[in-house]
Parts: sequence; structure tokens; C-alpha cells
Amino acid sequence: MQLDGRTHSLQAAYAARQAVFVDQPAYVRIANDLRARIVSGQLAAGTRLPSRQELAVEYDAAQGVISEATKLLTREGLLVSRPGAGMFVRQRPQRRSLVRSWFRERQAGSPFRQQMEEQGRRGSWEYASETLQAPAEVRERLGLGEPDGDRHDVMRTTYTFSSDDEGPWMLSTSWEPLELTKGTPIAWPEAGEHAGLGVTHRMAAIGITVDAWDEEVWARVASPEEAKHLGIGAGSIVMVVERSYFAGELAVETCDIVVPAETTKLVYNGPVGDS
Amino acid sequence: MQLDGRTHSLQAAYAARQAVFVDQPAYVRIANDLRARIVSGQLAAGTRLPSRQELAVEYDAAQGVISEATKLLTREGLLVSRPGAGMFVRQRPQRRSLVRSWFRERQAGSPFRQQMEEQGRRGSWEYASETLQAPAEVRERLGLGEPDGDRHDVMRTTYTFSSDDEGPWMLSTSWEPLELTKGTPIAWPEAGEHAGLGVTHRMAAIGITVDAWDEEVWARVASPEEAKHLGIGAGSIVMVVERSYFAGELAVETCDIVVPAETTKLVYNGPVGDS
DNA sequence: TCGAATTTGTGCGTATGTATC
DNA sequence: GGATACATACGCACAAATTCG
Repeated sequence: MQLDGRTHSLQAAYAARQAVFVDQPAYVRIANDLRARIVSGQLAAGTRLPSRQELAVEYDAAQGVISEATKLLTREGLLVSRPGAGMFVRQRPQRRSLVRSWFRERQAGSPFRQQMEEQGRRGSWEYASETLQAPAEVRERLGLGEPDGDRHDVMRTTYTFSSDDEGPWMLSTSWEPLELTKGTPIAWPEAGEHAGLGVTHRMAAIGITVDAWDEEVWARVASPEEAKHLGIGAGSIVMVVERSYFAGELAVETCDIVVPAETTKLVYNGPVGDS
Repeated sequence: MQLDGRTHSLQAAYAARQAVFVDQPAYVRIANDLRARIVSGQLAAGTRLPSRQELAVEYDAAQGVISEATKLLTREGLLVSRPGAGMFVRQRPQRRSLVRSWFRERQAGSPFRQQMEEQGRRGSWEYASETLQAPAEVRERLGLGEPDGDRHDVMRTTYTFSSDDEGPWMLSTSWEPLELTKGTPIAWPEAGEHAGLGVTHRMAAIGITVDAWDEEVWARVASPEEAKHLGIGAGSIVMVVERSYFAGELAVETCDIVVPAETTKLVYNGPVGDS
């Protein structure tokens, strides 16, 4: 194995070590066993697992090892634990579909109809808006130039979306250039006649035609704040969507959307061979 | 707070300290502190962290707590640890863009041009094909009916994509209904004249016009196998793309794509107000 | 109503195996 | 080969939440 640059040597060595570990640590084996019992239905959704102590006896392992194993399954979304009560097999993580694009309707039995209906049933949402000077990353996404002293140049609005039956399920932070909206009726996204109508409608009200969108999707571990807001465990996975709206070449809004990966999937579709 | 006779004074003092810090566990606080030092650049990429022992002294905590904190940061992709060597600040996870859709080109400086070029430089890829009977989930995605005895009804092809400089970076499993391709020159995706030309081209060769695609995106913890194949750590995050191609209402192929979330982002874009 | 038992989350100290230097 | 470092494991302990009589 060649070790040239520092970065490469680190990652290569790490990968190599992984491959060498033929037999797995105890907490992984135990997690595998429990996972098999869960997905096979032997441990049905809602049932309570034996306590840490009992599992430690059953698997002949220390309680810390059991704890490590169940933490793994919790991050995978298979378990939910409540201090004082116990650990429970989670309901099949039925994922909420977040339809991001569609160009035509598909067969009636397909998810699309249901999803649109589901998205149609509105939940509640909270927001907070303020003006400030955009940070570097947002400047780039919006195509803003260098900052002018301390002058505020964007409107930032943070949202928390909640469904009626369950809790919060989506966070988002939207950025709009004040250069476009300052002094217009839509400067504050959630005030006035066009409140809550979406970027496309609002921009249309001041003569800007939004005609394109970009989305960049990735996933990462939730920050402690995000985990708290979304009601998910620390170390859980979230998906991040960086969305931008354009009018021609002009970026008119950019937005970070954060959803729990356990319970959400993003749905895109489109034509083949478009232009 | 009751302290029985066996409790050591050291533990008593610690317990008292615990009561004060009910807000966040010690390992989270330590992780936050280290994270701040990393993202601020105070701990630059490539530098080695103090050893666990040293950190335990520095933060006045047990080694297990330090271990817990650094495990968090490792899952976040900020640290890489090598047994025997130490823990190192990782290079900024520069993400490879996987462009999934675009309907027009955007400004020259934007990521799109670069991304297309980057995707253009081909790496290598391995594959394996076989026929079998589709499992239930695939049957649903392809719109297949009930299985006919043990009869094979799909062609499954698994791929491992590798870039030339780095290792494997994408896994995928493709399923095609034998009903469409059996006996045709394209039955085996990677054999014959149309090998490796993509579903759209291959289907066109037998008179099927692919006109639409769906993608469903989510994220989860990598399976041990996937982690090994992709050269990422156990417990790392992967994104999963379920892609299907359609000819009218007919699903002609469906495919699971798995990429490491640390190093990949998915890029979509489209028009506003399409029909 | 209230106290006792149980359970999880977290923490301590220590020890061993294996990888690296 | 010896020293160092991380990953894992053991056993124990305590706080907070929950459950139940």
C-alpha cells in the first residue's frame, strides 16, 4: 500500500483495517441478531425489548455492550427507547414522501397521487424573519458580490413545519436578496397579502418570473439543535436539500431544507431526453 | 443525594458536578468544543489530536467519555482515527456531485459545467449479471404480477463503480423484467453490441422508447458489506436512490444506487411551472 | 398520594487485543 | 522489539424518568 500524501494514507489505511476485521465486535453481532429478530417480525412493532440487564444475561455480555448495540439500532430507526420505561420496537419507519418534482402523472396506484394528497393536508408551521448580512456560502449561492460594510443584504426566514398528528418534521432556512425585494410588498415573506404563497407567486407579484430551480441533496448527522427540534435522537441522520430558485440567470432565493432521513424520502421525476 | 459508605470521595465530587451540568452530557459538550476548534480552523485538516489519555486529562473526563465524543465527530466526518497512530482532523469532505437531472445549462461559473466534466472522466466498473425471481419489493416497483412457481423473471446486474484515482464510490443493483428482454440482443446488459450503453439506448434497440424516470432518495446507515465495498467506516451514512425508468406506464427497469453521503451530493434541477 | 422498584443514559476506572511508530 | 494509541469490553455506580402497588 502506497503512502504518499497525508490524506490518502489516512483513508487508505482506515479502509484496509476495516477489511482485515473479519470477525465483528460483540456489540455488532448482538445488534445483528436483534435486527434480524426485528425485521423478521419475531419482535413485532411496539413490543418492548428485554431490559438491558436481561439482555446482558441473555447474550452473556456487559451492559455497556448491550447499550452500544441498541444505540446502533436506534440510529437505524428500528428502536425507540424511553428512559425509565424501556426500549421498544419502532413502527415500520413508514416514510413520508416529499415530492420535489414531477412532470406528469403516473399510474393511479403509484405513490404520486397519495403523496400529493398527503402534502395537501396542511399542518402548522412557525417562522421567524430578519434581515442580516449574508454569510459567504449564501453569497455564493445567490451570486451576491462583496459585502458592503455591515449593510444587511438578505432576508432570512427560518421555518419549522409540523404535521397535525405528529411533531415537527421539517426545518428550513430561506434567504432572499434584499436588492430584489426591499421596499416591495413581499419583502417580508410571511406578512401582507402574499404571505405564505411560495417564492414563485411572491416574486411574480413584483414582476419577477421564476423559471428554474436547482436542488443539491446530501445527508449527514443531525446537529444537536436539529435533533432537538425534530424530535429525533442525537446522532440521527438528516437529509439536507439546498434549493435555489432562478429567474433566468438570477438567483432569487436559496433555501436549506432539513428532514429526518428515518421518516422521509425525496421524490423526483422527469422526462427522458429533455432539452 | 445519598452517599453510602462505599462511595469514594472522588465519585461523590463527580456526582455533584453532574447535577450542575444536566443540560448536556459531557461527551456532547466535549464534542461541541472539539468541533468548534476544527471548523474554526484552529485545528487544521491533517493535524493530529491529542491522544485519548491527554484529552481525558485536558477535559477532566474518563477515556470512555472522550471516546464517545470523538466517535460522534467521526460519524460527522470531521475526524479519522487510526489505531496505534492517533486521531486526525479530516480534510474538508469535498463532495462529488452526481448530476441526476438538468433541463438547461446554467451560468458558466456554476457547478454544472464542472460536474458534467467530472462525470465525463470515466473510471472503471465491475459488474455481475444473473437471472432470478424478483423479490416482492422489486415486483412492485416493476409492476410484475404474482410469481410463476420458481420461474426466473428478472435480470439482476450489480455494479461497482470506481474512479481512477480513488477507490469505489458507487454501488448499484439493476433489475430488468425478462418479459421484455428475454431472447433479445440486450438481455444481458453488459454483453453484446449494446453493452454498457445505458437503459435508454438498450431499450431503444428493441423498439422500446423510455420516456420518463422516477427517483426516490433517502439515507441510512451503511450495511457492513456496503461499508467494506465503499471503503468507508462502519456506521457511515449512505444515500440510496431508487430509480425507475418507464416507457409510458410500463416500468422497464428499476435500480438501487448507493453512494457514501460523506463524499457525494445529488444534483437535480428543472423548470418551474412545467406540466 | 407517595414511595419503592425498574430502566435507560451517562459516567468512572480498568484491562486486553491489535495496529502503528 | 518496545512504547504508544485506538477499539472494545468488563463491572460498577448514579441521576432522571417511568411504572406500579
